[in-house]
Amino acid sequence: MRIGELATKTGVSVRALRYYEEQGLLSAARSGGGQRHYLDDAVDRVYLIQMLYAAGLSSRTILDLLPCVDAKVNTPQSRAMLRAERDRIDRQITQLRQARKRLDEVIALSESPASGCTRTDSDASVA
Amino acid sequence: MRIGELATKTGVSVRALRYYEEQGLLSAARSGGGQRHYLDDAVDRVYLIQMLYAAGLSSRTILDLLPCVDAKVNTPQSRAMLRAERDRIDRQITQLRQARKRLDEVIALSESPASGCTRTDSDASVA
DNA sequence: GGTAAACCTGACGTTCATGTGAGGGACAAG
DNA sequence: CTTGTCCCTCACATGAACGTCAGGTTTACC
Repeated sequence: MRIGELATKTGVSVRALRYYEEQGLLSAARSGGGQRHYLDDAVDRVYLIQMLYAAGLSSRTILDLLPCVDAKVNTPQSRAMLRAERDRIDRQITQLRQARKRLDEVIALSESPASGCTRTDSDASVA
Repeated sequence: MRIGELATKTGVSVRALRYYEEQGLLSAARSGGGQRHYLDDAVDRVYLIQMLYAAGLSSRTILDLLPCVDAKVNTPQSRAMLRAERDRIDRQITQLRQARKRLDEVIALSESPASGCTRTDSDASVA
């Protein structure tokens, strides 16, 4: 498949796919005219990349981790790296939980009937 | 307290504190010479701002939410905004859990005794 | 074999939360 | 009154992950 189709299938922009290749995260065969050609498993690879981006990893970190995922590279260094990232994600989840808790407290206050700094009687009447 | 002390106490750079003010997140009294002067509760306010930044909120969003936290502003709009951000954080936590799970799988593989550089004959024992 | 759609490589633009000087006041201490 | 340290306001720089436009080639189809 060519880049446009991969973009459509994954929901990622063509520009982003080229960027992934530039960063060494995604490889493609080239046709005679220089156009990228992807195998079917590129779709899953893109999903994986997106997942790691969504987890807050940088392309550099993803570049370091992908060999571990791909080839099950097994060195003390790679394991340390994996655990380090896992722990970073853990800490991030903890921070997010804190923030969520804080927001929940504010929400609870704003929804409790007695909390009206401005209005409490006609909550339901407003759009 | 002046800006340097606040920076030291919170671990946030002086530049960042000025930026918060620029974004309307943090206010300061000014001395005759124009120097910022903060009350003690500014420390907590900075911590709160940092927490929300850490949760992935933009300064614009934080600017919108802070009045809700401060004054318990209670409008349908503010409640909707709070819930929207809460849900966004929820989804982000879910994504992070997925990524963590994925990393855990890779870690489990790389740590299983039988997972030499290439061999994975005892896959079933790990899951 | 001509055309339109898709693709190519630069390369500059964008947003966000700062970093980093430049050049000049403010203020406590001596 | 001078020194040293902190502070001020511009204002340009940075890095990440793309968006977007320009100018040219390749591919698919008739």
